[in-house]
Amino acid sequence: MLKMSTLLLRTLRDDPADAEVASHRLLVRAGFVRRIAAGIYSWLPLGYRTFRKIEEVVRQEMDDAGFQEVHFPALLPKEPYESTNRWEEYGPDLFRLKDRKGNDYLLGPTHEEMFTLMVKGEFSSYKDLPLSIYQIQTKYRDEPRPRSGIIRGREFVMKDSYSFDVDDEGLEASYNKHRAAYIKTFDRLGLKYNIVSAMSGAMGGSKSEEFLAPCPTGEDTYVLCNACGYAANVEAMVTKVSPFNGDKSPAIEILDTPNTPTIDSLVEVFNTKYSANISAADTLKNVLLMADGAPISVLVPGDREVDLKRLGANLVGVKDLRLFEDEDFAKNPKLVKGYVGPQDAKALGLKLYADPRVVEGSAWVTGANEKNKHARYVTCGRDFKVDQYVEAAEVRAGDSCPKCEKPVIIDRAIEIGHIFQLGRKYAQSLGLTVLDKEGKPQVVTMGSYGIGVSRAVAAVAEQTYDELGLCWPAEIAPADVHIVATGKEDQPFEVAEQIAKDLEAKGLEVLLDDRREASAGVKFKDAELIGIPKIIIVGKALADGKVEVRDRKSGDKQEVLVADVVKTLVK
RNA sequence: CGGGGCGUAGCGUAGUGGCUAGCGCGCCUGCUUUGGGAGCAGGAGACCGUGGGUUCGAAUCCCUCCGCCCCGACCA
Repeated sequence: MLKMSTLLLRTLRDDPADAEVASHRLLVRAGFVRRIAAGIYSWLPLGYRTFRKIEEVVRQEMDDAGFQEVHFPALLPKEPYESTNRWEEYGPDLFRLKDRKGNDYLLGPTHEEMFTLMVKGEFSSYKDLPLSIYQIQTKYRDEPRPRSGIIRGREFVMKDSYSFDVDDEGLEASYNKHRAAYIKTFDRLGLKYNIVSAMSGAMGGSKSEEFLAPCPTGEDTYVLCNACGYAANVEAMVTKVSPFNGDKSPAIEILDTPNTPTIDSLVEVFNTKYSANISAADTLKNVLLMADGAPISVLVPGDREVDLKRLGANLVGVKDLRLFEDEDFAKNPKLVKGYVGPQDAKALGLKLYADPRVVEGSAWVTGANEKNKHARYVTCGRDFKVDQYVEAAEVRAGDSCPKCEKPVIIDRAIEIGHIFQLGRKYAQSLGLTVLDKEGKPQVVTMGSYGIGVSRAVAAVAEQTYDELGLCWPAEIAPADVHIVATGKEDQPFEVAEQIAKDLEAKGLEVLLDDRREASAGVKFKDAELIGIPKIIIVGKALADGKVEVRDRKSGDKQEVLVADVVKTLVK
């Protein structure tokens, strides 16, 4: 039994000055966590109870799915991470340290290498697979910007699991098992979430989905269709276009358009000087970029910007992508800044990428590759040929859903889980093979799956709090019942303690507020702030042999005979 | 890493060159109070982030460094 009189807890009346998001403010005020350094937190008794309950839900669902729990050190030697090149590639996000002999170590940011090596050390036959193993571990990442309390920390607890299969069908099956287990897990945690496609499928056939818990302070933005439920990462959003069915356009016409280096100025001159009636959407923007040192042009409608993150995610194989700079124009004198058009791409040595909206047959106003001149009726397929279509344009609220064509919205969320078909990358570089039926070595294919356990505490808080404080779902609340004894007589305190004992005998966890010196108001406020789902008040109603039972979330109150309390709460 | 803000007691804060750094919450002692963050009296608690400088005198002005928060970049 937890007793407020002795619990290591001091609730705060004021919001801490360094906390802005609700979950952070309330978790600090209610005495669940305390900050130690940027992105590094301690758990106090109440917070740690909730943390452990979430951990336990995750563990149960993993075990239930037939996955086996293992545990690795957080402190790891450099060598395995050198084999996969991540000692270098991970960059400054990796916490590195040296032992007394000067050897390099790291604090694990993620454990693909260790899992792969563990399986390599134990198993060597196709008969041993499939296998899924997991751990619940503290991870360390020296994030450039820790944020929002425990939502993005530099030390955090993650459940990470890995599946090992001989072939793609096996991987698909393991992936689906994880997906199902995640759905059960997050449902039990009382989280609202969307399962979102995280990659366009262009990445070597790998598949990835994120579990996103919608929340206004979330740091991930994603696309959501309220009509059909389609949800996708902004990077993975697919543009819906219909084939061109307009009239055949006239031949290209070159027009003088002095001082029109921008889309706005171009539209202005066209509509005044040439009495045209065009908008930015009728123009074609030629965005020049350097992709691994080679100039490319990306065509998007003039009313859209290129989303570099989206373009980068969809340009397979390109490592270094950046916009053209003045010196790039200087090196490529034939490219006229502000007046580039796709008609001469071949001659200019440009690879032409285009947003899917640039469909065959569509005609555009675009640059004439000559200063102060633009061309109109420049037609896709006739006057220029797109080398490759790519999702490059920014996604906007109101764009058509690729499934049902209704307008989508852009929403914010916290990423609570991620499932990912890794493929053979790690098995390859670490030499994890098994012998197949013919006795030939086969490289194993892997999946990796993560749940942010500490982050889930904040995600639930974020989705459930109200103006009074935290408001935990029963499964993960620090206790099942919060009993408040009021008054100055001994009787309510004795009754409260007896009720607590009776409830505990039935398996409920009880937090008893037995503080004699605190006023009733203080105890009520604390109970609301802490957010245990059921609150029993032992006080005034005792005159009638009753106590008050409140539901924290709904605010419903009912008076119940002391003798009936256990019956009321144990269903 | 760019931009913005901030660092005074456990928490929230006042204090823009001048006496012993002020207040509220919390904490300790006593009395009163006890169904919505009680009252009175007394008390403990501060290297005013760090180092340097200016000055007769610095929490306050100048410089250095450190730390924290927010926006962006970044985020297997």
